[in-house]
Amino acid sequence: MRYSRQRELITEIIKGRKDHPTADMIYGAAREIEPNISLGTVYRNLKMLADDGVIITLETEDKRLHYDGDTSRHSHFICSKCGKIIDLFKPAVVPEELKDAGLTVTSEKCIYYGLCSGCNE
Amino acid sequence: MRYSRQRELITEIIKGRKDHPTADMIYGAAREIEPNISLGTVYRNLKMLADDGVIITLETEDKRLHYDGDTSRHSHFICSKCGKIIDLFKPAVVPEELKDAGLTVTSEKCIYYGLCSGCNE
DNA sequence: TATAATAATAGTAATCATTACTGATAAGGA
DNA sequence: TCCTTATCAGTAATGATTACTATTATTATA
Repeated sequence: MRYSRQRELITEIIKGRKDHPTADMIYGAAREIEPNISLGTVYRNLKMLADDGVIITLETEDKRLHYDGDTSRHSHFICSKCGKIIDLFKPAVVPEELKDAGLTVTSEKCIYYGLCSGCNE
Repeated sequence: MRYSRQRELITEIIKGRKDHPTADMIYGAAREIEPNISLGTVYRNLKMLADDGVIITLETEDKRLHYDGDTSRHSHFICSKCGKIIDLFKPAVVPEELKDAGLTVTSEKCIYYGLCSGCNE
């Protein structure tokens, strides 16, 4: 993979924040630095970075892909009301069942849905 | 919600199979019984059923929504190679962290990715 | 049972996130 | 410096899903 200023910028943006932005949000942030970066470039690089394992994708119920610069093993909580995504750093225990069935697990995506403390009142 | 023959058919189809079909697959199955049911009807009813909690949606990496007629608490394994979705009936333990943070969990979606026994060789 | 009100439908058009395409640009090795 | 080709900006295309509309069917009520 050849170096590109745009990809470096995109990587910096995702790695530099703790939320879980969509491609469009990253595009917006990138344009503040590189005003005529194109949306296609953002999508292409996000895919490359995700394929390379540099970032992670989150398939949520809102029908857009969210990206996460934190590749450590962790889960997520999503508030059904406000949509906020919260990191859970103590991941779920992998069920024994997996090994028994001869399944090799390379990654896991656990998303818990419910109400966050703010929306709970 | 008023009764409709089409919705009943769609419900029967999902509840009657153990895989995790997409809207298009359900549409195909429905057309064998009701040849001019429309795709829009399938989508609309799937959404109604999911909102009602009669069925469950699965947001996977393949960018299409999969539906599951089994609403019992369970997790899924998806083979990164062949795409097969396998049910895991011993769900992951909900992390303590959730309760501590004041988060009310109403549902969970845990998907494990890796290679199935067939693709492992 | 007949009627009226209105969900739900079939068919089709529109939406929207994402991907593909194309000619121009720029890494980076020789 | 020059050449190869990955990457880019800009834009068109794709594909899953949703919205729209005139028609049909369900169901409460007279």
